[in-house]
Amino acid sequence: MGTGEGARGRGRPRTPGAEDKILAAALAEYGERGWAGFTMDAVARRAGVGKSTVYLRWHDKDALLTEAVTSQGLELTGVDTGTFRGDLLQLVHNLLRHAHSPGGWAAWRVAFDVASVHQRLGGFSEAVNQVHGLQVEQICQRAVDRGELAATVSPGILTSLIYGATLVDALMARLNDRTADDATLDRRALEIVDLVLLDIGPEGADHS
Amino acid sequence: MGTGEGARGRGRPRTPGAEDKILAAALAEYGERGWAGFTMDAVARRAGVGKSTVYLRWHDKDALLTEAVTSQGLELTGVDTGTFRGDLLQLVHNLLRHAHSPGGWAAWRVAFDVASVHQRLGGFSEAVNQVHGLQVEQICQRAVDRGELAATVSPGILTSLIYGATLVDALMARLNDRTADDATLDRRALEIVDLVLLDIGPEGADHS
Amino acid sequence: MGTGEGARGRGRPRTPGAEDKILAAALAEYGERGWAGFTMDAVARRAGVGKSTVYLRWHDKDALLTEAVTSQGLELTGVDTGTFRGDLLQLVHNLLRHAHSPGGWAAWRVAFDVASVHQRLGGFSEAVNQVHGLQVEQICQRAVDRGELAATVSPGILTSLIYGATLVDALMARLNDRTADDATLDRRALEIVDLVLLDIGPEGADHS
Amino acid sequence: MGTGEGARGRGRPRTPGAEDKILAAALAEYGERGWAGFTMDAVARRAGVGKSTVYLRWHDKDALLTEAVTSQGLELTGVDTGTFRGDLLQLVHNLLRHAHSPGGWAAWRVAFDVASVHQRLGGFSEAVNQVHGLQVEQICQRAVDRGELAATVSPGILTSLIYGATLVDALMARLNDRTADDATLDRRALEIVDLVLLDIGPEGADHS
DNA sequence: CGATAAGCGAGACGGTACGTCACGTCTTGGC
DNA sequence: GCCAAGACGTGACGTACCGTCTCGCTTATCG
Repeated sequence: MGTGEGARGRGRPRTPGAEDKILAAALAEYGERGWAGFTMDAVARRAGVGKSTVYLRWHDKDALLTEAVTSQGLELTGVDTGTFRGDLLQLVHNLLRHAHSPGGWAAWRVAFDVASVHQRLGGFSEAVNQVHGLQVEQICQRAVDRGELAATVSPGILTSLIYGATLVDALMARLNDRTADDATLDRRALEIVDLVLLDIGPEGADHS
Repeated sequence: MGTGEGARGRGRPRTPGAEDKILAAALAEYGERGWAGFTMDAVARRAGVGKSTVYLRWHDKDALLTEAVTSQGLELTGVDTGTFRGDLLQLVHNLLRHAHSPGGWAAWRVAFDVASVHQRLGGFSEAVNQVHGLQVEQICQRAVDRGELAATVSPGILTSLIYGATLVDALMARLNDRTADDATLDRRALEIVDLVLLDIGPEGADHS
Repeated sequence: MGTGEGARGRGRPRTPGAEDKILAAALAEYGERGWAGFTMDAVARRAGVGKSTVYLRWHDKDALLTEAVTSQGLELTGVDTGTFRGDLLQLVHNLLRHAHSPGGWAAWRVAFDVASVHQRLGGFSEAVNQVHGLQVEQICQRAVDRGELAATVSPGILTSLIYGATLVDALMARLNDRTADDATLDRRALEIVDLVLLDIGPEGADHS
Repeated sequence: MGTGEGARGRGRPRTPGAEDKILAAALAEYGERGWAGFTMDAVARRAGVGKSTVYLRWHDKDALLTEAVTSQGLELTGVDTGTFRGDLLQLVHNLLRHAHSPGGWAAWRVAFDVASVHQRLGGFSEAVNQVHGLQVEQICQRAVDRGELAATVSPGILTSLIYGATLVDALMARLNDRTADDATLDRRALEIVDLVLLDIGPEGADHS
């Protein structure tokens, strides 16, 4: 309104599809070669662009990788099945599929890298905390409102448990070179949710 | 007689303390500078040895880092307090301290790197699976024997939950630049264990 | 057009003055430190360029040094004074100055290295043989035409004598840590030429 | 007499043949690989001794190489044929054979290296100057005494010419990958001596 | 004859240069 | 002004060699 979007115009506009091609190439390279062996030259070559085109958009390797990986972020279409257990099951299932997928796994790795360097965690940390944490909080809030959940339960701890369980599950699968099909993930989601939800004492089995 | 060891003794023996000095230096460098910024020259310099001494023992950067980090492995002195809840509490506390410590955190990062590259996971995967998994299995077995735990509960899932929760806790702490004191870790361990152990419905265990 | 040159123009062109700067730096380093103590890093640093810029142009140390030294080739602007003795005097004087100068001396050393390894003498051998040999041949031919020289005299032997004498002269000077001024070189050139030209019996030329 | 050769005795005496084996190995390595590619480890291995045995006898690479090469020194059994021309012919022949032989060629190379570094030329320079120079001086002196040579001729210049000619001859042979048989060397010696001795004008051919 | 001393093969040690490769920047000509 | 190409200065990589240093052993002389 009014400003006309600043100094737009003058000179050739940026090639429209470039960002996506580069992000895809970066993700593919990262998945295939890991952090060592991930080179900017290779990304540019695979994307079919020049290095200047890459550096014009991202300041350095970290920035590109972070965006490549977080852009592939988890679909967080508000989970809401009507019951607490249903919500958790769907959430855990989504998380498991995410962690086992190449893009999701890469996202976790980058999170660890970012967390290890203590720098430029500005946006990243907030994204993880607010977007993901908020989701669990909403689920918990609805469950408390429905009388399904004790208000004393901390959503933060619940988040740690659920996210951590799915993460470690993917880690173990990779270390053992297993690939999980959808049915296996479903079964595992069920086990995780039940373990969290229920008393696990011997006589506590009466939840059938 | 006794040692055997084949062609021992020819030539100058390797300096006894060198391995430890180098591993310690590697860990310190990795902790201070992260994976990028971790250089073999710096490790050698800090350890006060020549690069050849390093490369004589480890084939490359990855190998050194992996060993540096896994050698600092979690103390797994058999946890056994007499009750299931006590065992879990102590285990979670140990894991939290480990994940929050520089060495333990680095170990997790390397685990992710190893899992991402699909290579040379020979010893590593087994260590993680058997040593750590075994610990939890033993705790569960004893609990079942004492009648504290339903035999249907999968120790694998329990492991994922516990390890994952501590890992994610450390990750969040780092992303938010928080450092946790021992009391905080204790409280958090309590919350995690209770969340796992108990039915989390609104009125506690009387869900029959 | 006109230049043609095939696939020219793509990418940043090589910095124009770099070759010369590097060659000059190489020659200076070689002169100051000798073959041992001649390092590529030092050459690059002195030339104010990166190592990659050096290795982009020369495959290795030998190649750089060879070119550095042969590029400083003897000025072979056709000697032609009108008399055989005059030609020889000027030639010997030039050769003496060349052999006593740092660049010329280095050129001789490299010639010896090249000759010792039996490799990549492709261009080098021809340069020495044809360019230098040709010069003496032309001088001899003109002398024969003028009736100053017996046609039976082999220009090859004369070349060996003259080049060898100047080379050994420089060698001895260096071994004795002497530096020769221009006047001394002139006197020595005179002695060499006279010794070659004349019968050295006790009463001069009347040996019939 | 008296002293009994100082503190000889006590402890194991040095292995008698070691020096020779090492020198031979050094010469062979130098001849095959040149100065670059000449390594102490290879010399020790080829000689079948440990590095300590080498370094016990020579302080460093230069010292070993210098001695290896000068020990193979030219046979300087006083040339004395009775005539000046005969003496020169034999001397030039000896020098040519020396320069064309691997050991002699290596000796020249080392002379150049030593002369280029301006260091520790103490013994070397004197050896070259006095031993070799003296030989020519004696030949000249006898020739003057016999009335065959003008006293004004400088033996130094004559030395430069003769040594230089043989050196350059060997250099050219190597650059062209030629190997010279004995007959060729004989013929060449004749040409060199005649060129030096005689007036080379067109009517000066009456020396038959 | 046993203690003492030096030589010896082997090979690890702290350095340092090698030649390669990637980073992030810069400089072309073309679009 | 964006783009592909690619050269640039910098600096780490993993290798190889230098000259030194320990080992365990052998070989001599001296007390």
